[in-house]
Amino acid sequence: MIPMTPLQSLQCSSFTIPAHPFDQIPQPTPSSSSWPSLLLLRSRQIPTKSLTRQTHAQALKLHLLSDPRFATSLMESYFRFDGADAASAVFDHNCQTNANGSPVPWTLLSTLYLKENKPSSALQLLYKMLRSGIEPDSVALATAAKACARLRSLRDARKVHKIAKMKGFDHDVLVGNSIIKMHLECGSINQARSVFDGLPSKDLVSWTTVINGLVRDGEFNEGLKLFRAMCASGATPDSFTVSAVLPACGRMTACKNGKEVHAQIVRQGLGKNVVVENALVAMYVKSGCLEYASRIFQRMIFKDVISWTIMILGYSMHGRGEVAVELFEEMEANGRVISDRTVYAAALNACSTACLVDKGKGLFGRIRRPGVEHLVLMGGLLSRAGFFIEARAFLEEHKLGRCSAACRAVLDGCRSHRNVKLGKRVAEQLAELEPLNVDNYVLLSNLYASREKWGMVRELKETIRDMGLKPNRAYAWIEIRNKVHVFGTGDVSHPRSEGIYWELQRLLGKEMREEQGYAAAREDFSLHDVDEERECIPHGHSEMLAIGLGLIGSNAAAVRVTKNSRVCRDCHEAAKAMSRITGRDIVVKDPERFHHLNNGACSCGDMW
DNA sequence: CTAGGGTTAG
Repeated sequence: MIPMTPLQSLQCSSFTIPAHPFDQIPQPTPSSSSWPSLLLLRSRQIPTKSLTRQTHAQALKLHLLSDPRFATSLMESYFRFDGADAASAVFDHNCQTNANGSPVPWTLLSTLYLKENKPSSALQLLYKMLRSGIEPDSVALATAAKACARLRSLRDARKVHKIAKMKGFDHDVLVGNSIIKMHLECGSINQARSVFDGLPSKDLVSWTTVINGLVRDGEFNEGLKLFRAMCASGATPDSFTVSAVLPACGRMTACKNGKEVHAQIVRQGLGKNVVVENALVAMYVKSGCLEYASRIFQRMIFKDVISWTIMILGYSMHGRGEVAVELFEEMEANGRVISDRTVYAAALNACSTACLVDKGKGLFGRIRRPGVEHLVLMGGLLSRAGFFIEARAFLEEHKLGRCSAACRAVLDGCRSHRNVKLGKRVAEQLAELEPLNVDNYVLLSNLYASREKWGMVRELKETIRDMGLKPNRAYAWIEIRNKVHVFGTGDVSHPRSEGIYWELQRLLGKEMREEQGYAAAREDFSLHDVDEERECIPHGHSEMLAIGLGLIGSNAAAVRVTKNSRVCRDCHEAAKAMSRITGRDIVVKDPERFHHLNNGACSCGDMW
């Protein structure tokens, strides 16, 4: 059967449409069920406001507005011209007083408020509906949950959840899924999880929502576990599901998990979807497999601005700032996508990686209304390139003296250039700006230690303790044959600990330890538990231990280590030496970038 | 053929 056009289908109904349906209301009165579709049809074509007004007038005359189907159609039409308040006027006159009424007009108006990003109005309306004694249906409750999610109000979330339970909708898939999402947005992962676990029948949306929530919360293992459980339960993942789980693979270092999901994508034929491809590229970038990422990127038929952003950031993360800048220029040249502020930020980041000051300045000048993120990156670029005077002038010019992110960016340059003098000043400023951020005190303590101001170090230590703050522990991990080995600073708990220390000592030698060990660390100021690190045995930093295990415990092509904080200069130097002596590739991932250490050199060019 | 739930970068 040939599908009918809307017009044809309308003509098949109880009456025939005259040439201008709204100019001549057919007589006798059409059955009320035809009317909403008539209005909808008109609004799907190019609707005019006067047409809606005329319909409204006719409907009033014919007393059709007490029918919620008609009222909602009209509300939707008015919404398109004059927004939710216009729809609300129709609603107020026709729907509110209907005590035995349908929840549909209420829900529709609520949805319209959500479209205008007024979640509070949306939620209050539904509360009012309940007070009016109207029984909510699943859509009404799902909409209320969505409003809570948007509001990020834990209190309202609990309230709506309670109502859903009371009305017996908490086992409904639609309501359940919305409530899961609501709890996730409001920050209560446990609640979300328990609703998910309690759902008698879960669909793809249930799985996707909760997997995404876990992954966003950093529970990568749990997210992956759930993904596998879903596949095992017989459900077939779709593009949404794989996109939700892929970020978990990217953050797990080895891309084994990622390849597993990649295989799944190929099997299900999901690989020709931009979002999925973007997620794949990002996963390979974060797994340290830049070649895979680039290959997929190159083969993408359709690339959106996000694709380019991911790849530009990817090259930067791997120390290939020049390539990243070229990529940005290629994107602008082919003109198929419109640059947004994020891709500009990525491009500035690329300039910063490669210390391309002039390019960065040119780029910055082309950003119409630079945001804080752009200013911070520009300041960081100047500082990283060693233009300290210019960097400070830039901060001054843009009134960024009280912007902690900007201070941190400048501090980063001081670190690379070992500018302790300016570094100390900025760090003190930073500690003043964020008195509760323990990292700042650790940083300061490190800087005072580099100047051997032990009194200040002691004082800071007491301050930290008195404020009830605890320095973040530094740790690193390595995955060998499906097992993750985690090391803390000076860790001796690993079964092969003795072998690790022995190997490190053998490789790095006594003289190196003495010359470089403390001397280099003194000039370093990185963000981790320095006090502990300074006092620990030589080469006892977590990343050293993880690399040591990788060298003696695995024959993999490259030793891949991840650290939760930045690598210190000492370890960076040592790792370079080890890559030269052993002839093996070492890849260290820190929160900022990858260090590909090969034959004594690092991809970051010692600018990290 | 009235209303509703999930994905990628930062």
